[in-house]
Amino acid sequence: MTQEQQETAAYDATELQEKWRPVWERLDPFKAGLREGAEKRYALTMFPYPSGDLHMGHAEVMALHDVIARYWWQRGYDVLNPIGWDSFGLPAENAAIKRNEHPAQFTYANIEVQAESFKRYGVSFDWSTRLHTSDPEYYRWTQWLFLKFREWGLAYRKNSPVNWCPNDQTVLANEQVLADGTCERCGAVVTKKELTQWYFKITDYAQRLLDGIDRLEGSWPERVVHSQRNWIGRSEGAHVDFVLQLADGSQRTVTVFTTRPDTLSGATFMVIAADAALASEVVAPGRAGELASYLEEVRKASDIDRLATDRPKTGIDLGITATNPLTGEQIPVWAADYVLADYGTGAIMAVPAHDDRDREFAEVFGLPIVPVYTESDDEGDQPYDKAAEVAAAIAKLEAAGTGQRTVNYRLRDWLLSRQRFWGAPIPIIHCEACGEVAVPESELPVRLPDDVRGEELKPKGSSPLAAIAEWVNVECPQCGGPAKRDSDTMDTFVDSSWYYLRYVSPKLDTAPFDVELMREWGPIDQYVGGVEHAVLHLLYSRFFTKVLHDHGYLDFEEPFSRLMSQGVVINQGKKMSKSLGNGVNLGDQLDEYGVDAVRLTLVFAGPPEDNIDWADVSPAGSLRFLQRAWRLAGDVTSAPGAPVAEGDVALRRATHKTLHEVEHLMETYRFNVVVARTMELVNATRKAIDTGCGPADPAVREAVEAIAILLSLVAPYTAEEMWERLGHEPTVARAGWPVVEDALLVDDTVTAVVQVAGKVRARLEVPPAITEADLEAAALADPAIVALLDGAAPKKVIVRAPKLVNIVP
RNA sequence: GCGCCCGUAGCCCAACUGGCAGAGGCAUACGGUUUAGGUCCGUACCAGCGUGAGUUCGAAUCUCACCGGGCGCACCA
Repeated sequence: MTQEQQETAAYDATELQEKWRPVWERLDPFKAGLREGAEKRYALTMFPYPSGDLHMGHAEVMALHDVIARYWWQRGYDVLNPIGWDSFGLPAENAAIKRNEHPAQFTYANIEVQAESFKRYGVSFDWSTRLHTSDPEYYRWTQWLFLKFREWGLAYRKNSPVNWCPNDQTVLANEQVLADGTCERCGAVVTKKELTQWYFKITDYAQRLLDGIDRLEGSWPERVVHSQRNWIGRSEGAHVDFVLQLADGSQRTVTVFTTRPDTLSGATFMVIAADAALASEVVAPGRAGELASYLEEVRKASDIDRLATDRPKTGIDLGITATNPLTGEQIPVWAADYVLADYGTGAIMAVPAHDDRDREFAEVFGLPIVPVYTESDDEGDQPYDKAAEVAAAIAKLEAAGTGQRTVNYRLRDWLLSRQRFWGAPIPIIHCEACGEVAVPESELPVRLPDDVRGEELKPKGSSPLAAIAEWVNVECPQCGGPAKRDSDTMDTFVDSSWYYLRYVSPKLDTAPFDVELMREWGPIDQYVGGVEHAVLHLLYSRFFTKVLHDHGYLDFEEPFSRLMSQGVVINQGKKMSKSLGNGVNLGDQLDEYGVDAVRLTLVFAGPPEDNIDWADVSPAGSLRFLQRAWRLAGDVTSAPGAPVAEGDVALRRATHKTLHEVEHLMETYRFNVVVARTMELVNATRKAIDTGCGPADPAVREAVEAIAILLSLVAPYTAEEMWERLGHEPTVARAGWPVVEDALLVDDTVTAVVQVAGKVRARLEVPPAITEADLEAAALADPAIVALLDGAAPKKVIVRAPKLVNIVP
């Protein structure tokens, strides 16, 4: 192609994509671990679930994530940027039932589609790291970790009322039930069921998880930090012992949790959670029937009803009394559903004078209300010191032996069993003689059967695996007698709680991950993903990391040093949805504008954490900009390596200032501003070529090369094409960040403004190093200022050299 | 109910530790280039920073109140 033809050739996004993709695949420029001596950086994006092809949400998160990873490459780091799939889960199972297939078919077909899309999208992944959580080679280690946790006393089975999703036909962890009582996955109203299930003892780590989050403040989005704190829900208070006088004349001590032990003298009754076993155990025989029918009523009420805070209080008198340990008074004991069985001790001391809920209850049932503090104590000029009162009350209780200081958490243990097929089987065998027996390590993985399909996978309230006799019936590994496998599978959040560790050694078959390599790469320097995992994946992963740290597998305690949560892509002010018909198809956008323009649009739209309204942005505008930038590369007439020191200083300053500022902007995630600065530099270069120093000036080459490198973070195809037109070998992605010359960051003169009474009255061109005294003198000598002051001496002069002088007349 | 975040041109968004309100883009209008243009180049239009008060020589930036929008938690004792 001649120079002229090249210049008039049109920019064709599709053509560029087809031209460069195979080149990159051959060069494989993003392979981790090959830069000798370079500092290592681990960039991670939440791995996708293969439910279909990529959509706008994926496009956004990958574009943002890739800016960081590619920037690190340019800055000379050795970058690990892995990719994998969170490939266990219900959608594949439901699809398999519908299509009479095995879930693996749907899963692996979708993974191929997504992998192809990622490659087209030009994300700088190291493809050799690729993993799928549904591969036996992976879930073998998920099972291994489960057994380790059990060994360490962190996985156990208990019978308890659990969250049950009637639609998905499985139990759910607390974290998977939304605030409105619906299933996080499918939206069905969650009910309760009494079942024996496996749990991880995450509550053992409640305080550690809180301490850790304190240290992440500033590096994690505020809302995620707050969500986790709220979720863990630390509350300080006291346990107080109350002695119950039962109907048969016996006594029984019941402990309550309170944050206000200082109000103990106002405790005029006690309330036990109606659904706590305690209520049925202590109820007077004459009231047992009443309690039973009340309990039935309570259980019928859905979570949604229970969660309505404006619901009138209900309850029944249990017909017994308790002794207030402070006043010695006999107070009635009630059962009610506003007290929760699984929080605190499931029983409270009710202080109606100082607790709104207790007051409401007392008013409904005519119970006495005895204030401990008067209104003037509460609201007067000198309100009482609550913390001091509480501390004093606790000291008193501890001295009397009727209570002690305690800390209570809202966090519950993580229920991990699921009654579904497409997950990692729990590697436990139940033997009539030996009880629970771990599957020996040498027999891992416990594989899912691969010859089941369609109807056989249908949920029946118990795991489909339970119905597969040849799978479920085994010999006990301990006694050789007849035994059955645990037929539940693990919550898929278990799979994703450790995948970031597997990436450093995805093929390792002697351990879940290479401890030494993890020491080198970990923790993750930058994690990018959706805020929907604020208390799910991000809490579970932190828990796993702490456990593995405590047992010597990791030298860090927090897995994700920095977290970025991107917003969501919406359209016309609303979430995209089929019912609204406002969906934007990623494939269509890519076909119309090209990968680079779509990526650029997503990055430029605004701060990463803000939502992007597709109606507010312009992929067409992005495409126009890319064409403008691309054209610059064709205009450069100097040869590579032209003596840049002799180039046009004004343009050189613009280039170096841009690079310098971008370095700062990258640190603070202001990628939209990075793009804006790149646009500015493109405009400045255009002007220099057309009406300034002309295309042959080495400064033009320097500027255009900088633009290509800047664009390589966002628009890799365009950048690569520019790089080639500039006479360089691929790939621009590994060109390296240009060295910023400090001397070019300062101008010969700067504009100082002179204000009189806050109004700008004059401008002075001054050297940047001017002293305050010189600047003041220059300002006071300015004719406009002299005229304005009219001989009067200024009252005060504030000088901020070299930018500003403010004269107060 | 408790807590947090955010309000800058018609729209999306910038503005380092308080220091000239506008960097970038979209949209609109006009002019030029062009065989044509939904191209390119150029020009213009547009807010006094949600409202009110305070601190300050000086406030988009700090403080308080209010209005508007968003988010988290929510009968957790």
